[in-house]
Amino acid sequence: MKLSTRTRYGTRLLFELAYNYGNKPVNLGDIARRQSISEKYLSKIIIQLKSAGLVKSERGAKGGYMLSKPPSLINMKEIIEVLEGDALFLDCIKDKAICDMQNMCPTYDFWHGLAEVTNSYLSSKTLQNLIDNYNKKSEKFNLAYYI
Amino acid sequence: MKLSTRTRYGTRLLFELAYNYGNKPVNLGDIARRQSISEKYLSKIIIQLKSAGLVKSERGAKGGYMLSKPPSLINMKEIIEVLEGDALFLDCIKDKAICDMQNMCPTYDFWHGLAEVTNSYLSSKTLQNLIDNYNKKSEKFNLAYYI
DNA sequence: TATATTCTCTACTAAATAGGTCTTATTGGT
DNA sequence: ACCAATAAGACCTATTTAGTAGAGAATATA
Repeated sequence: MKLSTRTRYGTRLLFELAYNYGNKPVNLGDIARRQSISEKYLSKIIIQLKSAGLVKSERGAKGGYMLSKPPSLINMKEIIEVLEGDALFLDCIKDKAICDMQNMCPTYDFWHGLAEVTNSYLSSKTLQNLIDNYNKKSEKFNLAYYI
Repeated sequence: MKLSTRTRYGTRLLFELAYNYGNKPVNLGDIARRQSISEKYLSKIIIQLKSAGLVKSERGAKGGYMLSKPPSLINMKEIIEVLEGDALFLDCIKDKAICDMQNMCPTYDFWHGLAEVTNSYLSSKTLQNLIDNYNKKSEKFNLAYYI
């Protein structure tokens, strides 16, 4: 139930790319510095996001990473599924082959209910929602800039 | 976001104790056999539950473990907090000392919202609810017994 | 074309998690 | 008093997760 470092870093990373959507590619070194995260570790995480199709890259000087579609079309649920290796909560909920005792398992319904409430929360949010929320906060607290 | 093995085993363990509440102590070997879980690993988990005050034990022959209060008074949230070492989701939500950037953190509100929906789900369930649900299922599927 | 910049890949280390082995302490039943 | 059953503890192993180091491949720009 703890959020993995991978997921926390991954969402911060995607937020940066979302915030920059439409501009030139962002290089990992900048993000790593701003977010105080190991660049090497970020580079591993972003490869995962790339092969899932959420992110694309440009090599060479002035290269970097970009979101592959607008922030409003990227759902937080799909992000977390990619980062957590698509076993959100319980393997047995995703894949009946792992355990077909749902009928008699005394905890299955309980965990299934938990997965439902979190999935519906995650499905209701996109990267655009995070940006909007951040912009609103920036005004409120007079943060002149973030990136 | 994945449920740890520790938490899954711990809830199954507590369910067994809850189901037996009011009877004589249950020994770990029986639970381990019924639930197909390593007894040694269970014994580590239950020590944690014991020192948190959820469970008490009796040594010697015919000894074993019991819930220290009725199942209806044991909330699923407290169980999971004990098993997950009380860092549910985000350290920074529990303890502001870890990171006081909430005002400007672009992902804090998002994770905080997730913690809210799960906490309210977990708070709404007790071990008694799991028992009731199990009994209802047993009827429906004609499972003559569980324990 | 040369080069600095940036992504990509492989290999390593450290810590946490999941589990096993063996021994000791405690208690009920005979 | 003894024995069998049971909890409790110390210590070891394998796998996964988190993070580091460094070489190599691609490419925009001068």
